[in-house]
Amino acid sequence: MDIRSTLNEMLVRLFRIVNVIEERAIRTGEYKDVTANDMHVIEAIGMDEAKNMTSVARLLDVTTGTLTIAVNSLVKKGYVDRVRSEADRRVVLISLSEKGRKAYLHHSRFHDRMIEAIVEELTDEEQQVLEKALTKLNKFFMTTADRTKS
Amino acid sequence: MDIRSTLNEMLVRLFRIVNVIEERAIRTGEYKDVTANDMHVIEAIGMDEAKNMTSVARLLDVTTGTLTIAVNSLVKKGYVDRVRSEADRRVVLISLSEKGRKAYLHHSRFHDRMIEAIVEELTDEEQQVLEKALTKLNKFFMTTADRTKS
DNA sequence: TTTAATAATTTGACCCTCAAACTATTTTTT
DNA sequence: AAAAAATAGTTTGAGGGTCAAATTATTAAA
Repeated sequence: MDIRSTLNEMLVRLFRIVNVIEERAIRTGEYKDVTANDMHVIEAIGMDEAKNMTSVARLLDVTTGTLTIAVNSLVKKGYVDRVRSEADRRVVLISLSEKGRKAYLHHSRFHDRMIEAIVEELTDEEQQVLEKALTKLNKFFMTTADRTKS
Repeated sequence: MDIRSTLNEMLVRLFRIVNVIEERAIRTGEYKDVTANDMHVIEAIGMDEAKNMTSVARLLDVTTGTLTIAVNSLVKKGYVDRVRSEADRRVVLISLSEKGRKAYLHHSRFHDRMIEAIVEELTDEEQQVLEKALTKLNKFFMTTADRTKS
């Protein structure tokens, strides 16, 4: 079989399986009421200063309406704090609560373990090439994203 | 930056945007009534002989109930043919219609462009190394997925 | 001060998913 | 051969996730 078909098949399979594994890791972990989607929102909010809804929505490539719904639930579950900005009262600032920070760190440890597992499996040369390939892939999706933007 | 951080960042970004972009590429194309999920079902059914529900569901890692719903809609939209097996009347055989085959090929061109973007600037040797690396990772994650199976 | 623009939320409609109950059929056991 | 068990799919009910469009509140521009 030619190399392109093989690469394509491997990538497709890899993405699907990593998704499944991540989902399982989240739901069987300490924070059972956090969905995979919730976790991505938590990651996007991040550990630094509070962010507004629009910027987080842009990071996640969803509408602010969609983010509002996700944040409603995360606030109710106690992972996210939400306050109206004093400087500009249209703006809503969201940040991770203590519990949210713990969930973030918990999940980032999962990432670390996964990356470590990947790196362990590969030779130095393979690591370099993989990094290069992923960078290219990222670039491809970025430009495609710009081109197909609504 | 060290390889681990780079890999992690790339993976996080990729997972964040891949689905969104793929969905957009599909919906802005010729086949506007096909969702990303529909397309994955179409891919899983494939261009060869008809498959039964259970085997396609296993490929996609969903329950047969979920697949039934997706196939209902694809049959209604004219992308999939569904017939009961004569040999074993419990079995339902699904296959791509002409329209389904065209959609399959249309989407495979998106994948081709993606792979081309990756491979473009890699030497032949690097391509070999990447293939080997991805194969290794696939094998590794397969066994991990099996181990953590419900 | 009216008019625009901006930030977020709400609403209504779809899509996706699963577990569990159910139907129909085939296979195994007795 | 009749009864029981296994298998293949479908249906149902409930929970998430998504968007576009309408709405509210606030700020910036004319």
